[in-house]
Order: sequence, then structure tokens, then C-alpha cells
Amino acid sequence: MNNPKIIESNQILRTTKENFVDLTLNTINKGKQVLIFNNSKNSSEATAEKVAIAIKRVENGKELEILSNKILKSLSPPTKQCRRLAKCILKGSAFHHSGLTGKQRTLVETNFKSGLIKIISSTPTLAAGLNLPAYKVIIKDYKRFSNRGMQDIPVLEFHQMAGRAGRPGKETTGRSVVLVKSEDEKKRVIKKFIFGKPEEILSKLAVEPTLKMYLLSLIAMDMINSKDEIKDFFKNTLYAKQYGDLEELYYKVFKILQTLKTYKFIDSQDDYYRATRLGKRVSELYLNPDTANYFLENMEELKELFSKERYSSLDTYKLIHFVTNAIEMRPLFRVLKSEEDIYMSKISDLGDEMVTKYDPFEMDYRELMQTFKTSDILQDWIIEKSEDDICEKYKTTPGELNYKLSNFDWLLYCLEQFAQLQKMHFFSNLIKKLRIRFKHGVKEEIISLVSIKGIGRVRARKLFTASIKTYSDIKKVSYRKLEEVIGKAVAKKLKDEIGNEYVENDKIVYTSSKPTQIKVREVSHEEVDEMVQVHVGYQKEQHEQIIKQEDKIETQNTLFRFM
DNA sequence: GGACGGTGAAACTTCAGGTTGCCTC
DNA sequence: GAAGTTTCACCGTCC
Repeated sequence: MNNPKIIESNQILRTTKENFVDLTLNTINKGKQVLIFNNSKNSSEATAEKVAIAIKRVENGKELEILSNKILKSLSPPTKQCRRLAKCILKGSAFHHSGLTGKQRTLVETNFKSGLIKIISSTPTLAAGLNLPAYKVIIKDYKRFSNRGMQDIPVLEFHQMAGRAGRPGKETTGRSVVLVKSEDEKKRVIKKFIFGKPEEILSKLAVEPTLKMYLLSLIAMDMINSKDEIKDFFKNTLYAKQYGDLEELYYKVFKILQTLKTYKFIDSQDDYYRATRLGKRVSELYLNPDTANYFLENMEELKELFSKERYSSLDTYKLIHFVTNAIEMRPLFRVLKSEEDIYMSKISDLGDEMVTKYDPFEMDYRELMQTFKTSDILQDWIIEKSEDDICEKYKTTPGELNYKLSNFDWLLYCLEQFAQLQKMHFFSNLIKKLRIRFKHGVKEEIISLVSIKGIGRVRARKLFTASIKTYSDIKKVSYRKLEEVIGKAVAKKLKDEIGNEYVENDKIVYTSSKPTQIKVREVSHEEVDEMVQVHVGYQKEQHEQIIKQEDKIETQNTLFRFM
């Protein structure tokens, strides 16, 4: 292969797509670091891999090996993505995108800052927010796929990326390189991105869901209550300054106030608006009022679903599907072409049974398929499918899965709160249990085991399979047996803490006098219910106290602000 | 002649992001 | 628009 021809002109180097490897190697050979920006996750991984392959020798091999191991062990068992990243890390090259877990991202970021990692190939995640400067920035793609085909990224974003070059206080210069294919393209890029004007920042206040949320929270905090205060507030926003059309904004605001009233989140008297107790809670939960209303409207039906003697896994699926339909779960997992048939038949089999019925005027069919795919993924998580299997089956990544799980957990929490407010204690307990299952990704039968410190879904399943099903089983079982199941280190820790035997100088000591620091609790199925009951009772008590105080304050005619 | 494996061209598919929200120990 | 993946036709080899 010929050497790359690199022509320097202004701030742009003309080269070919393949030559980013040479550009990178040139820089790291001088002991400096490189950031490479790509337009897709796949591409950022492939780029990091290509660079890693081209690197023949690394400094700090031992430290990189340790880091590579940490990356690999950040998920148990490691996924394909973990293995790919760990392999790249051995050469000091890494990729960074939303598919990485939080832990992996932090490891990549901190070790790039410390200088151990020399190259990060990333999607635009790194351009915004994170302060990770490097001597050289390579913008491999300045176009990105959108609904209208490949489009130039915004000038502002280009500047964000290019602006990562140079490390203030450490170096006096930095270099940004953008890869183009022709002289004409080079001219266009210089004109648009280097000398062109960045886009104006526009207010999104008038976007209805946003406006609805903020309006409710402003009223709930008693920041604006009267019609005049509301008008005055919006008159002074960036939106009003930019668009000037206040009448249209006021029209929207008062239409939304009407909706919030219908939802019973606010009430009004003589053009004075106050949030109801429910409205305040919705605002505190930071939940979109439409979602809150959607939850509340369907509470009875959901409660019915679980009031039977025994509920089925299909009932749980219905609940998952119901929550998945909340706007906060958007964007949902995309349905691939090869999966369309699966979801079409799923919809024809189960569509009518779901709590949320399909309305073609509200949602398109593709999105409907996505609600089922997302529900399937969440369902697989709580029946203990491994992350690797889930990622492989649904073509997704651990990072995206975690993100969706945390969103889902928050929505379940909101649902649980509404159940409590409506005194549906049985239903609220059930959601609490489901939240434990989502937190750990486990079936109901091992909930009690994952409540023990140091026991996650993998170890809990191993214990359960070995007939060690409860806290007292752990206490009763011999250290040797425990060691066989979950390994020496964890077994020792558990026995030291909770067992009637502990390990000293590699010898098992039997005792009943060792001071135990019990950080764990035995929780059987029945006990989970009981604990939840106690907890609910306690919360109910607290809630009643708050209400009493609130009434007292209100009767004293003092402005009560629910913080 | 049929089964199998390797190869390469053509057709098809996919493509970024990730706050905050809550609770408890 | 580009890169990656899948599909398919074709060819050579082996039994």
C-alpha cells in the first residue's frame, strides 16, 4: 500500500478514509493522544479495532492488561462488546459510545485522562459535556444518518468536536483533522464548518410536553399562580424574546391549564391556579402529566389484573407492556427487518389482550412493534437471560439496556406511588417486588438471595441451583459447600459475616461467639410481603402526618410550599 | 454426479444521544 | 452515503 498523501491546507488535511490509522499512529508515536469521532457505534468500534491492530508495541503493557481485565469483568458474564473493548485496550486503544456500561465508560475516560489509553474512538457522546481534550482530534464523519438520508452535522457540533483538540495548560497547540475525499469537498467543509456561522440556539418552550411539565411544576411550587403572573412569567422567557408571538403562546398555556385541570392536577378559582395534592406529587416525580394521567386512568384495570389468586407471567408482561407505552420510555428499541415477522405475529396473538390497546391514530404500527420488542427485552431480563444473550438476540448493547432499565424502574416507582396514594396497597407491594426483580434481573424465587450483600443475579442463581435458597440455608450450609458454589472469597466473606463458622488462617473455626456484623437480612417470599407491608404502613403514617401538618398550615392561612 | 467449501459480487440492512425523576441503608 | 452483513451464484475439490 502506498503511503498516504496528506496535504495541509488551512486547518483541514485531505486524506482518504483508510488513512486515519496513519494519522493516529503519527501522533501517538510522538507520545500524544488522539480522539476520533465517528457517526455510528459500529464504526467507532471498528475504528478503535483497526488502530489497535496497527499498533505493534505498547508502553505500560502490564497496566493495560490490568485495565483490560477490569473492562472484561465489569459484566458477568462479559458480552461480545466487553471482549472487543478489552482486546482493544491491550493496545491502548478504546471505543466510547452509549452502548458501554457506566463503569466501562468511566474506566475509559479516567484512563485516557491519566494517559494510559492513547486513543479513543467515539460517537459524538464525547464531544458534548465531557472534558476530555487530546492533542489531535480526527473527525472521521461529519455527516450523519437522519430520516432525510445522510445530513451534515450542525456547525455547533462540529465546533464541539474540533474544540476538543489541545489541552489548555499542558500544550500550546492542538490539531483538528477532518477527513474529506476531494478538493471540492474540502472547500465546502472549510466554508461551512470553519468560516460558516453556527446555528442559532432556539427556545423549545412551546413544545407541548415540555410546556406541560414546566407549567405544572411552576404552579406546584407556587411560583406562578394567577393569570397575570402566568402571563408575566412567559412574557420574559427566551421563547417570547425570540418569537414575539405571545398570543399563540398564551393560547397554548391556557389550553394546557385546562388539560391539567381535567387531569385533576390543578384547580382554579377566580383565575388563580393551585396544584392539587396529586398534581404536586406528579410534579415532584418529574413525570410528564400525560403519562401520570395515563397511569392513573388505568390503575383500576391493572389492579384487577393482579387481584386474582395467582397471576401469570402474561399478567406481568401486560404490566411491562403498559409501562413501556409511557412517553418516558421513548425512544424504544428498534425493530429490525428480520424481526418484523416475529412482532407482527405477536401483535396478532396478544395485541388485543394488552391493557393499552392499539390506536392507529395515536401510534404507527412500527412503534407498536417496538413496544412489544422493548417489553420482550425487559421480560427476558427478569427471567434471568444473560446480558450477552439479550444483546445478541435483540442486537442491542449493555449500555442501552441499563439505560432503559433505569428509566423503567423510575416509571414503576411512579406507578407504585400512585397505587399508594389510591390506597391500593396490595398492588403497590406487588410493584415493589417487581422493582426488586428489575433491579437485579431475577425471577421471583431468588429475590431473597439477591437481598444479601455481595450476592447478585449470577451467584444467587448458583446458590439456588445448589438448593441453598434462603439466608438460613447459607447459615446452615458448610463453608466447604459454599466455597464450591460461589468461590472461596465470597464464601469466606459470607461465612465470616453471617455464618456460625468463619475462616481464620485458612482454617474453619466454629463459633457462636464471634461478633457478627449482620448487614444482611433473611427474606423469604412471605417476608418480602411482610416487609413491604410494614414499609407501606410506615409510609402511610408519615403521609398522614404530612397531611395533618399541611391542613394545620393551611388553616393558619399560611402559604404552604411542598418541597 | 452429488455434497461441500471457498470466493466474490450483489442485495439488503442499519445507522447518535442518555438529563432527571425517587427511595433506602 | 457508507459500512457491515447476508444471500446467492459460481467454481473447484473430494468422495
